[in-house]
Amino acid sequence: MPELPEVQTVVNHLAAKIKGRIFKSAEIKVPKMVSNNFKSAVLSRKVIGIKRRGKMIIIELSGNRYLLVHLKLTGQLIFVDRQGKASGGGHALENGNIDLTRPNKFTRIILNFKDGGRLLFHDLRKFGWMRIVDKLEVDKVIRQLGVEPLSKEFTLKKFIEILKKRPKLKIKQFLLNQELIAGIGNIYADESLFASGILPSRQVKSLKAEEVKKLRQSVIKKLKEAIKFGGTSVNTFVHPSGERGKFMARLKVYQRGGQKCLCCGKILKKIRLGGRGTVYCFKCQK
DNA sequence: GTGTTTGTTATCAA
DNA sequence: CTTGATAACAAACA
Repeated sequence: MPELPEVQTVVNHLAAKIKGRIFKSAEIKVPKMVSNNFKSAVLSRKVIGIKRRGKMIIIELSGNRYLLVHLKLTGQLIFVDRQGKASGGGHALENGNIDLTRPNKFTRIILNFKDGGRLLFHDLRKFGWMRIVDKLEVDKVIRQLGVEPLSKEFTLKKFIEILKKRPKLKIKQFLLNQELIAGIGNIYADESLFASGILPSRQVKSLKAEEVKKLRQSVIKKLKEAIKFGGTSVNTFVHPSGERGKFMARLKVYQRGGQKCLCCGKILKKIRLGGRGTVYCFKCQK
């Protein structure tokens, strides 16, 4: 699941690869995954820059246009050069038996650059999408998202302020709400709550000042740590080079339901909260 | 055939 | 209008 650290990893890798390149053509295999007139809108545009907002990838193009990309659950962006190689440092580029550096049965969109390089958009479940928009639309999208947890705007004061907006929400559901705080998904919600010793089912208004402070620190720490390790490769997440993230070994609760808590040895509980799988330690989290 | 995986949005109820 | 809860979307895997 690409969440903030995974999307940041993709953006970091892609920046060096695609900046300055000019789009020559697009192959759209699943029309519903792109905006109207996508092919002509992307044609001859040059990549100026690339950044992240929440889980959204924003690629600035020439002529005041922006390529928005959302990977949703299983999207992968792979860059290959004119020789068809992903410059990933000789790592295996296999996901199951699939060669990610070539169009495969999960390839939904192919963007070709003038110089022969390609950007492949694989997406098993077809939830991801690409849109070409203008500045006005980008600003609108950005406005709808909540505070960036790794920005300097995410102060303790700001956190308290937004927590007050939704006192009745369960804290996990609060963390997953992109309009309140942007970029956290199921993995880092569970990991941050474990790290701060707070039960996912606690109501926002029940959190003590000390817990709020601890939670903010945990969110920041976990996200930063995950970026440092190139994200978490569960399901299909890979870097634009085809490499996998290395944060899986550091997960304390996510996908560990029924196993022993690494802190106290008790068996981790697994429940459904707001329709999402949720793992926590009954002893370490209060 | 059934349950499970989850980011976002549509829909509905209070 | 706001808030929150739930289903739907798609596809593969155990």
